Amino acid sequence: MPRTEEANQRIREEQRAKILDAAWRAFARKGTATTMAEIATEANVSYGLVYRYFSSKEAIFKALVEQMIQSGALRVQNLLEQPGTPGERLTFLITKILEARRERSDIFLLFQHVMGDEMMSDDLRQRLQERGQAYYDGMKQLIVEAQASGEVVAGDPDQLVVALMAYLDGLSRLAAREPEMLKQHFPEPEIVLRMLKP
Amino acid sequence: MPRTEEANQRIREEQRAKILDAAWRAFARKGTATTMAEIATEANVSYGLVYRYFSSKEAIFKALVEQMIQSGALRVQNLLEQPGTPGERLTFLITKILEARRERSDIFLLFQHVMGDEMMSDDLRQRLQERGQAYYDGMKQLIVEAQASGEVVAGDPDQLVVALMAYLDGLSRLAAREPEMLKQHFPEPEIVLRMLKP
Amino acid sequence: MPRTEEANQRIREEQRAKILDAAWRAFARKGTATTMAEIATEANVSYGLVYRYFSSKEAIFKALVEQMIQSGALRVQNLLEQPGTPGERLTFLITKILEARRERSDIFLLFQHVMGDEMMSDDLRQRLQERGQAYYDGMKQLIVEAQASGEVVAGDPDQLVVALMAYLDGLSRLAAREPEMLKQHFPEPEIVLRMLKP
Amino acid sequence: MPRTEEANQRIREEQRAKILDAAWRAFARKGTATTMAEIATEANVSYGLVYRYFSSKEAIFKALVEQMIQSGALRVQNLLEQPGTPGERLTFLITKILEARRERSDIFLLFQHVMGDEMMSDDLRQRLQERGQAYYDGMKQLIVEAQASGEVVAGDPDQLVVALMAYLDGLSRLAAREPEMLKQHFPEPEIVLRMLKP
DNA sequence: AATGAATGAGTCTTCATTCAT
DNA sequence: GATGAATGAAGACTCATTCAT
Repeated sequence: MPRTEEANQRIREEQRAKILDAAWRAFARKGTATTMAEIATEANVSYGLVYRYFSSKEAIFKALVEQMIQSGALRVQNLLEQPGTPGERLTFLITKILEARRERSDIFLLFQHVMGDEMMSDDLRQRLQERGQAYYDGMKQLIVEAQASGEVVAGDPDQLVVALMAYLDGLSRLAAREPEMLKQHFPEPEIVLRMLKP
Repeated sequence: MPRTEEANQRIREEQRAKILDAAWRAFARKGTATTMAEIATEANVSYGLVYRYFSSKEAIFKALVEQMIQSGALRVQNLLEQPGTPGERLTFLITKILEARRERSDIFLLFQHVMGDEMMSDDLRQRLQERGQAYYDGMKQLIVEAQASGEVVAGDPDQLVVALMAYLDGLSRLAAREPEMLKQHFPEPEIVLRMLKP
Repeated sequence: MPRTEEANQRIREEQRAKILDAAWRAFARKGTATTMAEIATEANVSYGLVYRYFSSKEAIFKALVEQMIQSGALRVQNLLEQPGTPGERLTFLITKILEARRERSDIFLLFQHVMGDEMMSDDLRQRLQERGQAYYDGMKQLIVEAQASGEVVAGDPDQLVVALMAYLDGLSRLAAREPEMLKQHFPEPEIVLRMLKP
Repeated sequence: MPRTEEANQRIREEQRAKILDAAWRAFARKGTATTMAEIATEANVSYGLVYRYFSSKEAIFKALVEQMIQSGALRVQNLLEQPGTPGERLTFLITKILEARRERSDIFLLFQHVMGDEMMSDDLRQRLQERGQAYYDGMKQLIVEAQASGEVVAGDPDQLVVALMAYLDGLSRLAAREPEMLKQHFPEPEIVLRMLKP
């Protein structure tokens, strides 16, 4: 008796998710050097099967990035739409971002792996670039408003955004490389917020 | 008539430097995925010649790391031995580090590439790890002293060091990825120093 | 639908045998200078496939040597355990060895290739050395006994063993280099046996 | 003051001999796998120089073979032109050959290396083949004569020649591989001569 | 005549991808 | 839908050979 269409559909989705998940782990561990065989092994499927779900290695990465973007971990939009003064919203934003980085450091490690690799297709990097730009713009806008309300120190707002981004990225990296240290001494939000104090 | 010994000596040194330089650029651009062919091309040298100067790809990386370490860009020791109060010395240290990162962002990008690569030999990573530890320790000591003198905010000094390291590393990364932006908006030392303000 | 497990098993065994066989021929012909490409071509198999079955060139050689040893062509033990006087047993032994060399001259050519090659791993050569030693010892023991019973000429038994070994090895070599001549004029056992006549 | 023509000539000859000698040693040690660099090092000359004297690696081997042939070690002609009965001359011949093999086992090792290597040019192998043929023919002729005079056992003379050649070649090989054993137990001429006894 | 720096074709090995079952 | 055998294009490394000095 043949499988029903829905059963097939479900199987396909599960398998796809399983592979993607395995790719995630493998990729976070070994970066672009990850082989298809490793992904297949990690997913407990034959390595021919991977190609039924993804046309190429690149396609897997693309899907990973997509997932990363969809996951919202990189989104600021919803964080920006908060009640309160600009300063309060900025504080909230940064606190939330710190939380996310702390909890999902794997995402950011993956993100940085992808960004740091020339091998990644331009198309892919493009999309991430855009995402980063939105990030940047959102933060800048908030800072400008908070400067207007006197809640943030005056001066070139771009410098402040750069400083914030550098801090957050650096923290993600450190968290990935030295998870133990970060578990022990993850800097409290107050510390980075002082950079913005008037 | 053969070349004089000095001439050969000079050639060897120049070529070695040329190859190392090319490797530097190539490696900073593409990470461990850099091929020997790319290095050779970047150096305007034939494929085989690289092997007259370096016995393997690994050997090139080793030499690069050596150069990195020797360059002093990663050294804090001399920066720690300064006159002045702990707070003044800390300010001086951070200012100097920022300068270095701004001017030689390539070094730090390379450094991060090397650290982030599973393929790097343990021996090599070991050496860099030690260097990083010295960095960390130096900073922490200074912070503790500055806290004692009331020049730096109280609290877990490790958190402050982590915050500083994250900021500096993130800045290097950003500088490498977005040189234009950093040229325009390199954050002034005061910004990061505020993180330490009591 | 995937192949059945048995089908795969069978394919793997056949392919392995095919490659080993090809390696055998190629190696007997060209010695250690044999390239992987030649082996693959000889086996009618793609370049990369050889590596699915053998992890390296060395591994192929190892398997060949193993096969050689297992084949029994190099074994004397069973030939030594025969009924009859020492002289009769010696005659039997040598006759059998000559037969083997005549029929499987390829094995001995390969053997000599392997032994004569500086590149062969020590491990490998070690095993063959031991095998050769057993050969030598078995023969010597038989000769000593036959000397005691007066069936073999008196004198340094080692000289006689050396003479026998030299003869047998030389014959294998000749058989490999000049198969036609040996087919026409393979020396009868009586000739070499005369070397031992009292 | 420029060198005289003769001086140059002499230097050239010395260098050539030096290189050839070094090649000899290196080649006997490692077979065809010997590199030009090794030959140059063994000869204490720069590796560019080797090409002033020999146009290629092949040319060196050719010269070595030439030397081997010229050396007389492979010649039977003069040994055949001896006084005495055919049997006496045969005994003399074999005794002399054994002496030569014992003393110059290197030559025969080299010889066998060359013969056993597919890489050797056909031209080269051709010449050695001819030389071997002369060897063979000379021996056969003597044996036929000695059979006629009843000094050698009757039967297919070719079988006897094959047996003799096999023995001699095998002995050379053994001498090269196990010099110590051969030094201790080099079989006396009487042993091989018994193969011919009527 | 002599040196050794430079070149590039050839060899081993890995791995993304295809395909028969 | 699933498996794993098969392919071949790259990449690291070696070495015979050429060439400037």
